[in-house]
Amino acid sequence: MRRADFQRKTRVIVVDDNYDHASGIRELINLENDYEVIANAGNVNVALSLIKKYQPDIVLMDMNMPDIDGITAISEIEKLNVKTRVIALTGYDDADLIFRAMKIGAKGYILKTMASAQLIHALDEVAQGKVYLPNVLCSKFFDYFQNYEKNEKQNAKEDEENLLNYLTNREEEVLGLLTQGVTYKGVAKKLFISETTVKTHVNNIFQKLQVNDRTQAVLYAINKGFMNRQRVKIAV
Amino acid sequence: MRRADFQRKTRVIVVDDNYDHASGIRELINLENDYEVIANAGNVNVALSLIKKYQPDIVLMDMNMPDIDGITAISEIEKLNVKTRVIALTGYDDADLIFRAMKIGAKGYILKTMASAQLIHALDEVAQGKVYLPNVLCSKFFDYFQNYEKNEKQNAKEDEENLLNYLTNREEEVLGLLTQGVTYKGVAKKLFISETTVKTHVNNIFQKLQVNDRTQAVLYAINKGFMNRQRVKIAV
DNA sequence: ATCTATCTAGATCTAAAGGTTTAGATTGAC
DNA sequence: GTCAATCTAAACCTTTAGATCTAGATAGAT
Repeated sequence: MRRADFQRKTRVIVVDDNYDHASGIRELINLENDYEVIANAGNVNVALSLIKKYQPDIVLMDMNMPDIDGITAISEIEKLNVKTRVIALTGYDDADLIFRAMKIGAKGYILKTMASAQLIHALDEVAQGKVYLPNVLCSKFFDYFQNYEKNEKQNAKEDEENLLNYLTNREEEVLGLLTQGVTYKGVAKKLFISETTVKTHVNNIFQKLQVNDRTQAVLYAINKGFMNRQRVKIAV
Repeated sequence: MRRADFQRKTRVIVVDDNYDHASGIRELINLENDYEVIANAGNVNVALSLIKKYQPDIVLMDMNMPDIDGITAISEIEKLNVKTRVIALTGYDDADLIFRAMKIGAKGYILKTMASAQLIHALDEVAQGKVYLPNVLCSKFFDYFQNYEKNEKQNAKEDEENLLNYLTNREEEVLGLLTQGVTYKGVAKKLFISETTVKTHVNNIFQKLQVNDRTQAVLYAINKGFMNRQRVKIAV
């Protein structure tokens, strides 16, 4: 791995099972002074060994590969622990695909239908260590992202079906300790009350949460986002 | 909810405890034909009731408020279930703050130091239902996002410190039932073994996970991503 | 002033959980 | 063939956990 870094060109590997398309991209990039395509790969396995060998600066990864899907390919590249940055490339602006690609570490995402200037622009940005997402895709990403987070939270939402809302402050405190695996005796000590009082509280908690034992109570609490609620409470 | 939408102006509420700053923004926005600031709010509580009453199209929310922090404010707005879209506004480009704001549903994020043209641009984008994040902040967001996801995964990773790896298949099965709140008797029935056998397994589990009771075992399992593992196992 | 909710705590009981030891049966490894 | 790991299960015991009933103290509401 010799490195003669005097204004070395940014080295790119193109991964696309469509040879014509890969060649097109290659020529397009080679027109630029700052970039050189050092290899093409027609499938993910070849790509992985090439990346391991040459450690390119950037990989342009087609997401519609026959054998292994693009997402898996990207996460395999991430596992190699090389400095290579991946730009995903597809024909569709599927929000889920964009989200998952960015989630596992893609530094950019562009559509094949986009102008070639945009491809070069993406390379420029990513080569500088930035992330590149065209505005259209960025919007899609955030829509998906926010829905995703909303669903995560929905389990924890404050209203209607959440039996945690019927708990008193003291009961919440007790439940908080239960969710840390503390025993009756432990809770009693921490709250400076007697063990029988703790038992009373715990029994009331069971009634309100409609469960039979502490394990179920803890599971209910976790599923309904009790931990989040706790953090808020402490912050206030 | 009457809607007489004949090119009605986009209605904006500005939330900022600094009166001068809020006024500045107000005037700036009112210069535009398409927007009108219908109210200012100096604190979050006032803002919330104004938003509930007027249901503006956009809220410009300063994130550095004295009483309640901006993140809480935004999530309170989201809870109102109005169509209002929030653009966050701060002096700092703190990645964590940007990430959390977008996570809970902000549709845009801009810095006070940015040119006023950018503010209008943000309004335009958000008014159209898009998400607006300046490139600089977008990069910050993605850096944070990708690190965040990496950490999430680390908790569930298969290697080293995870005591779950020492469990035998049978013990994993038993633990799986414990994490559903099943009792000894229940586990015995489901696995067609005697209750004492279950106890033996559970005791071994406690030893291996270095815990004292089922609640702690369940909590350990959940924290170490045992549920994910289960899903995989069922899928196979 | 009375009523209701909440927090406290006692007594008493049963059921469940957990600890320890021992041991038979099976399987795969060396 | 022996060894180690695993799954099974008994006996015996101690400790928690959970259920129920009763009841005093306090605070807020009507």
